[in-house]
Amino acid sequence: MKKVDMAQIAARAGVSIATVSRALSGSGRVRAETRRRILAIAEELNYRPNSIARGLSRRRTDTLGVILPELVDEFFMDLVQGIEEEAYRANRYILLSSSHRQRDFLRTSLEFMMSGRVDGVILMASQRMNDIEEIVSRSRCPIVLLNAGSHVACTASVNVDNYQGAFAVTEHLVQHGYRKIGVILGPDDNYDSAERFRGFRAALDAHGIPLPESFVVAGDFTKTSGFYGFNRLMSQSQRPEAIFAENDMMALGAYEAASRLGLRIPQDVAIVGFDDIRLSRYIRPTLTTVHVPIEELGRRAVRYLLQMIDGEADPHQPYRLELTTGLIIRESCGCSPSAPYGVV
Amino acid sequence: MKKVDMAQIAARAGVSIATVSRALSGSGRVRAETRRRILAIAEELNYRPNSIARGLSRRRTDTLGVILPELVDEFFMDLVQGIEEEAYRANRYILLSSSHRQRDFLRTSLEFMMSGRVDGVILMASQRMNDIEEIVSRSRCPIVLLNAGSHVACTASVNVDNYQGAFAVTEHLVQHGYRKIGVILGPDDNYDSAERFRGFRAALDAHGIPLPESFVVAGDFTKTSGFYGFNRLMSQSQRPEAIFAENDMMALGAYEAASRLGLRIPQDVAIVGFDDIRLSRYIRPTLTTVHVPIEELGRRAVRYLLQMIDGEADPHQPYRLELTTGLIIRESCGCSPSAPYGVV
DNA sequence: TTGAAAGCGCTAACAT
DNA sequence: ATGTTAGCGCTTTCAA
Repeated sequence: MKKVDMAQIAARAGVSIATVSRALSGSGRVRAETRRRILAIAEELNYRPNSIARGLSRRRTDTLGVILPELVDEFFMDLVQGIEEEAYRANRYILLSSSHRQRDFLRTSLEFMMSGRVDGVILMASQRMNDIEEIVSRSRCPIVLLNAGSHVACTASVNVDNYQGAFAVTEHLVQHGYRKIGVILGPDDNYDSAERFRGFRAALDAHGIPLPESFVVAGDFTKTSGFYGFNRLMSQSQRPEAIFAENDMMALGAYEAASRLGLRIPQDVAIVGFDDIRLSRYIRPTLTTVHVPIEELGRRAVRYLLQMIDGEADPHQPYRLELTTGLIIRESCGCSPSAPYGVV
Repeated sequence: MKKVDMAQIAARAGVSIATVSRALSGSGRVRAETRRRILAIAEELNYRPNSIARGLSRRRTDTLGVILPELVDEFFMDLVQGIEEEAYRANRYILLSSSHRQRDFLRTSLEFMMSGRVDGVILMASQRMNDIEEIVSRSRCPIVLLNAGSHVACTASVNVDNYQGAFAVTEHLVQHGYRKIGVILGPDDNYDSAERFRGFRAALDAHGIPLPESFVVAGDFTKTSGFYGFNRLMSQSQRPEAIFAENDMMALGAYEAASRLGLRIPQDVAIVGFDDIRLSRYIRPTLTTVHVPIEELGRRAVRYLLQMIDGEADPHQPYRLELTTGLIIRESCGCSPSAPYGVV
């Protein structure tokens, strides 16, 4: 459709392209009068600079790549929100892609972005990735990892303290007096999940509470798996009095299973989750969970990435940031509601 | 960080850059042996084509721009899902940006994208935009509008049939025997909202049911506004027996208000929504609403945009696609539950 | 203050 | 089958 380039402006203004470039970009000295004239013509012609060409020439795109396991999920949406906000403040744009939890898609996305489209990338790999080191080493631009495992030490990463959060919420359960506490795990190749379990177990240990094998059931962070996990937990002679679902979505599934079995929460069984997604406030009883500073996670990642891009931080120097989580006490653990109907 | 270009490969292979280009892109004839050699060297050097340069030269980026009012919302998440899927199938990438409901941000996003970064854009403007025509006319690439008003006829648009959906759900309420039906409106500058109201009103008219002014209260599609809207509706001597919230989020707010007032749904007051967001299945009683084919909306938009880009459709020729909505009967209207605890 | 010219990395005629 | 040569639209020395 329309296309106007500097050459046209230069022609009209009777100056060289170089002068137009200077006038438009504000850099370099141009006589005020000349600049005015150029600006006027540009306006009149509805000129829009071609940032692709600009990028080629400047060797930077002012764009940040973001790769997440998926997009359709409250957690990730909040993350993106934080990332976008911070990027916007720095006049950077975001090239977003979900890796669809599929490996080759991740590679495709990376290729796409790294092929000159971005100045740096924020990558959240959901699974444990053995080749993350290789990816980083072959990378053409700085990378910040999100929730990388602690074993990853090849680049920068921003993480949440899963261990501490799990410890806290478990301890809260213990303080309620529960001694029979079950857990529904996340995916077994997931780092967050592993850390949450570590925190859970540590809290039990700290209080000398045993964890029978039958109190540990598998899950994969989906609601469905929470549903079945709950059923498995409650279909044994020895039933837990409280359950730690390693994320809120699974807790939600557990709610439905409980409802179906006619079990009341928290009277018959207490349930707590992890993540503090919005839904956890809407369901009844409201869900006691661990707050994860999701947006902050995104913001921090952007901030550090920009430092690397701008040369203020060394991309080859590993860097690790751990954000603290916070216990959110609501009703499902057995506490009485602070506000009757949630926040409106 | 690393950077390898065709020239380096050419040098090593002892051929010209052009030959490298041909070998790498697969186009043009190159002796098998030569190609092998080039590919091997490229691999060895960990060569990655610079798609920015490529785009500059080919004058296309294989990237689609997507601008939405916001991202953190179930509706938009689903939309993005549909868009991404379809784009991926066509080997296109997505440059996503939320316009944050702020006008200047929309312009910024457009500028950014249009400056050579995308081949076309999908734009969802939430408010009525008077200058949409101007934006389209100044555009440097094809545009597909999402849920544009029917008054917009300057480019392609994909829409959902709000009128029909609102009509259907209202009629369902009428069939339940309700005659006193109230409505909580969406933002008054929103096209979807206006159409939904039109459908609502038409259904009442069709059945000779009056609509007192006091049964119409303002809202803005947020949960909070649903909460207050409900309160206003129910705080009058003449109370409606049923309420049509123009979207599910407001219905949710109404639920909370009802709960606070000690009113049972649907016994004391029936409530129906619009959108069929996931939450509408989770809340109790489950919400009767209108299903909007959100992902389909995204897919169609991509498909048509690609046609315009590929020259199969004329970007200057207005085109309008209307997707039908479907009534989702659940419990909040007074129907008995089909499945006791929702889908797991 | 302004212009000329050399790229940025790649593609695409046009030659050979 | 391969090389030469122009660009794509913009930035940036280096001269003038």
